[in-house]
Amino acid sequence: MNKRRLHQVFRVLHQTHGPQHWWPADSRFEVMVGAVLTQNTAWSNVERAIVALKDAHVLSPEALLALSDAELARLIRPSGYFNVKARRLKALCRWCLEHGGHRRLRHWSTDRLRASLLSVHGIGPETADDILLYAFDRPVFVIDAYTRRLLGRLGHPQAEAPYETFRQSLESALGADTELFNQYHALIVAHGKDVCRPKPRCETCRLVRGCGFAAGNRALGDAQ
DNA sequence: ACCCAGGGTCATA
DNA sequence: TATGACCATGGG
Repeated sequence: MNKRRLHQVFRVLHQTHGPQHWWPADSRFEVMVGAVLTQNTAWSNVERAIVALKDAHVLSPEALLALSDAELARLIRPSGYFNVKARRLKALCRWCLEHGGHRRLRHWSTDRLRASLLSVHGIGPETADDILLYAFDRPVFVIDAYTRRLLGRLGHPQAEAPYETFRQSLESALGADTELFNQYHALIVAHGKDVCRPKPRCETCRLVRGCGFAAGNRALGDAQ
């Protein structure tokens, strides 16, 4: 899928949903925590967990590591997978502290940061890219299930390819543009959850010629 | 009573 | 490389 087509899709999404304001957080560290907590989880549930962490005054790597696994799991309970995520959050905190925090890490190259993040237990390609884009302002196109489904149905040939293949095809087509990627990913998520899922064929799908994005739990790339 | 949500790990073939 | 089980809450 070429640059013009990708920009056309972006334009329609932007016209339909308006400018997004991602990532919703008060600090870089809160972005990282949210990126882990939102794994396969509705954001509304993540918000409760983050509020609980703020109320307990533990939204920092040091304070969070000082909690027991059980205490941390109890605080983040509303976000689901709380035992798994408690361990993942601690691994992320250790990573931050070991490398001197955001002030040191922000001087690393994007590739070095990604490789390091991927070595942290519980951080996969999407969570790593969320952090790179929204906490470190790197020009990274975040790919999630919505991205594969929407662009796949709009005819992108790599939509079902491995994560890195699809990401690099999008980034090489669009060129490094942090602000564009920030909005694009947010808009795709907004599109997926606010409009496209509940309705058989939303306004965006009507405007974007060739989009057969139908409702329901359908396999990726099955529509036309 | 389902289905799904801003995934990732691990075991298995 | 590619499936499948597992993790768990809350809203529709």
